[in-house]
Amino acid sequence: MGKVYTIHDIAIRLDISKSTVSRALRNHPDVSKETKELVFEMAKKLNYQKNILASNLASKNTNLIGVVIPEIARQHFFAQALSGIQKVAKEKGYIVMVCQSNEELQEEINQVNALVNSRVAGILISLSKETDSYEHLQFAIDRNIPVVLFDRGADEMELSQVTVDDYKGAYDVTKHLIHQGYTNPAHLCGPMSLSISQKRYNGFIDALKDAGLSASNAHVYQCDNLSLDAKDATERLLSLKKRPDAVFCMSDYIAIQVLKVLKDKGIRVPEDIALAGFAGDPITDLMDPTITTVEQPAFEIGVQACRRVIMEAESEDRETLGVINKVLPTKVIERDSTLRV
Amino acid sequence: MGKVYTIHDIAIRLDISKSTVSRALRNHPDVSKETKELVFEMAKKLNYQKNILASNLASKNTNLIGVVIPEIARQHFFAQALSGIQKVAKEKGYIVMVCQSNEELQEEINQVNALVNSRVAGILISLSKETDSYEHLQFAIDRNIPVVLFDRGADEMELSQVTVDDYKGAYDVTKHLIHQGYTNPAHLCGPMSLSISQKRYNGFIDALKDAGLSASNAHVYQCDNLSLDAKDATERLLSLKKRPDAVFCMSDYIAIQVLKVLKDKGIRVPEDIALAGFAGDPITDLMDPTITTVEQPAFEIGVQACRRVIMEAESEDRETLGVINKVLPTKVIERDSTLRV
DNA sequence: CTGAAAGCGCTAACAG
DNA sequence: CTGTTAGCGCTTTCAG
Repeated sequence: MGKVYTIHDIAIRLDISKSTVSRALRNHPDVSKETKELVFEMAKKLNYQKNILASNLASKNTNLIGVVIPEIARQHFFAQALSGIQKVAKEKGYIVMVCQSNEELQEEINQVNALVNSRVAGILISLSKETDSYEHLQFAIDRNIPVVLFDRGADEMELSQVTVDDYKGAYDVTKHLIHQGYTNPAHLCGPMSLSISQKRYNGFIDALKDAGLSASNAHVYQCDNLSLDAKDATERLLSLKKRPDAVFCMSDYIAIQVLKVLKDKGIRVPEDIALAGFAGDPITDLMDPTITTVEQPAFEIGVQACRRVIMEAESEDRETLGVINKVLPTKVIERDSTLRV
Repeated sequence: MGKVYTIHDIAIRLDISKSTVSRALRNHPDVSKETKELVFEMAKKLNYQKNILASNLASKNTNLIGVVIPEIARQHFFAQALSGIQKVAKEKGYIVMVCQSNEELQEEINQVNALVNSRVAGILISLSKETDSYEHLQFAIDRNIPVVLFDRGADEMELSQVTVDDYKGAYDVTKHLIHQGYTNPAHLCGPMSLSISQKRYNGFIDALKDAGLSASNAHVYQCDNLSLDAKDATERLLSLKKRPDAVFCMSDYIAIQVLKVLKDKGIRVPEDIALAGFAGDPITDLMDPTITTVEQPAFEIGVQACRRVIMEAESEDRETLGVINKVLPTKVIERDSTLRV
């Protein structure tokens, strides 16, 4: 176990002061080129590594970005968004800490607290489906830690948000279904506590209305993402007297599960029932049939959210910086599961 | 922006010393019950949050566990393992930082360095497929930071490892294929830089040999996980004069892609070609046909790896603690893609 | 059981 | 351009 060197060690060896070493290491302008070179050389020789804890404690700011997402797995979207976040963070010299809330409010609160206690420079969060109070976010704000919501936003707080046009995505895909000649589309929506579920639901309903179809007759069942509800919901749809001729699911994962149930029952997609998902998960293109979905610029959401939180973190005057509410476009990817032959 | 209180603030208000406050907050035995109560009360009243940076700096140890994985997305396995890690970490009062190497050695090195600089208590890592040098791990070890490898191990370093019995999993699934009557199985292996690829390959080959089949005639093509190679590899298999009657893929994701290609070409699974994957990703059960796979105790791997790294981190005498090499069992899940009718 | 004092390793004025 | 002097907020001897 080798010794861990500090700026003190390198100062001693070079017979200069710690401050000069500290400055040199940070490439501060008022250090001569020569001393800088000497310092870097010695640092390298000793394999010096700055103690970030001490550095952050003294400078009162950190290079950490905390990210809280509902779940790391299963959702291609978050993985992609995370990549975007990490790309920007890396460019700007931040390192990111990822935490999962597991879709639980209490866990989300714990994670945010932990991040605040670790004195992160900023927090990026995609709310859990249980989140209906925002004190934990306020807590961070009160400590001057900027919070930016991504994907799953909330209008209850005055916070910057980077989301996707869920409403339009749902509207467009529903319109696509109608254009394809489906007259009785159903919707499997997500938990209404999530604003994205609401927006997708509204998009669905409005598209029906605008096409002159009766929205009140449309069947909508709620299923939580990732649960087995999709199976039950599908069976309920199938047992209706007037069986829907298309199903728009609020997520790709639900769509995949629905497809499974339909195929097991010998129901053909899209001949008997058309199927569309939401999120643009690449897996939808590997299914049989390929599934129509609504693509989201996941990576870009991560990029923009991260840029924003860093800007807020580095801003001297947060007040006049204000908050932004960025809504990125979605795009319907038409695939076999909805295309009439 | 509310004031951020410190132990000093609460000491002043209670007219006691900082040290007592510090001790009380940590529930140190030599503080009277009464003072503790007063301190806790005041802490709560002020909404005091310990500054972890300062705490860690002073005590020279942290409550952070760093985790480096090749990629967060696409692989159900890592997500599950991560959950196991987080469960244990939480129980023991640690918080985990997740980093991605993106399967790149350089990025892995960067991440490990960042973790070391953040003075994490321990590092859990699943090696990237490019990793062929281990100085970055040695670097952590030299700084007295324990490193535990999970899933993707390496025998080049004397480190604790928690892996899965890849050899046996591959052996068993190949045996299963042979039992089902397939006489000419092919294998799509992963990058041979990964020990798991090698082990799965060896398991495949040995199962053939033990069944009296010619291993030298077996077709093996390498495809990197997640790349589009799976398509090419499948086409090469199909264009062989003696077309294989079964394909064992080193990962579920590859299997899914192969299935797609086969179906697009009108080749029936399992009638024309049987198909098996590896990892136990739940998506395999949603495919049509359902795909045979080798289940790994992903969550358990995370749990055990995390327990171990914490044990090593907290050990006074790392030397005599030594290293462990835990190999967890795998289990073949037989599904339609390999079952003869 | 409690307090005083001395740091952890680094940054940040303030002089020169 | 460089050194000196104070801390950041907490933990930790060492006395009492």
